[in-house]
Amino acid sequence: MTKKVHAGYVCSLDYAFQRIGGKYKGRILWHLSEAGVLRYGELRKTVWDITPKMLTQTLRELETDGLIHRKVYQEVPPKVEYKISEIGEQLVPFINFLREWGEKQIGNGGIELKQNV
Amino acid sequence: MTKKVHAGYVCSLDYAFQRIGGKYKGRILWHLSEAGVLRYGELRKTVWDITPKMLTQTLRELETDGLIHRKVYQEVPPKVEYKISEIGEQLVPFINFLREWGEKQIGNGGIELKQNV
DNA sequence: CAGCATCCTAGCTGATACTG
DNA sequence: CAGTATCAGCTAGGATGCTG
Repeated sequence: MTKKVHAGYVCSLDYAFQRIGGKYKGRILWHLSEAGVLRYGELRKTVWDITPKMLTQTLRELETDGLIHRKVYQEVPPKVEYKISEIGEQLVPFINFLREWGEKQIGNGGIELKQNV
Repeated sequence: MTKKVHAGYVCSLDYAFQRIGGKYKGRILWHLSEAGVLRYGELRKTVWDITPKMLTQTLRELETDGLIHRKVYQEVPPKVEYKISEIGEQLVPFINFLREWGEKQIGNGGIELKQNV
């Protein structure tokens, strides 16, 4: 059997959603695409409501799926940089589309946000 | 306070993902956009792995969020038709892009599907 | 600084049976 | 035909504390 990171997709749409559908994946990809490169701590501040555990977990999944690159600097104190991959970059226009679509819906429906990010 | 269908979005991207991020939402929207109009039973066959409970629940959410329209015919036996709304239609290009993107990734990674839908 | 290890819970999802 | 109702499991996600 070939490599299966997540199992049980039923179609390519299923597959795609499992890749970017996590609670923070979209936001992380978007921030990385905006900033170019971000360190772990910077991501933690940017995605302000994420816990270290979830950040690590989400970054690992994105890395495994080939959507981001992780670069470790062997120094003390530790330094790790994240940046979006080419494959991940392909998703950016659509993430932006979704953001704009969301903004429009929020405007129309009068929905309140906890905080803008 | 204004109407809040789902609570606790942190940004518009968050908001958007909660609207289309359900396990079957993307597929349902896509099938509706392809077919134009589908009855409950037709959707059940098309989204072959969904249970009646999940189908109803998902359709209600999509309806509440204004992504689809539900039309009940007052007759026996019952007949209910679903079709995508204008707002939902705006998401179709995005969904199609995701499908194609997913297909490409599956091709590259040699990932197996349970069944094509 | 950039994480891992544990424990824990909510809610999403599923299986099955029943109904107007 | 188009759903409800009920029960139950799983896992995504959260809280907290510790470490190289």
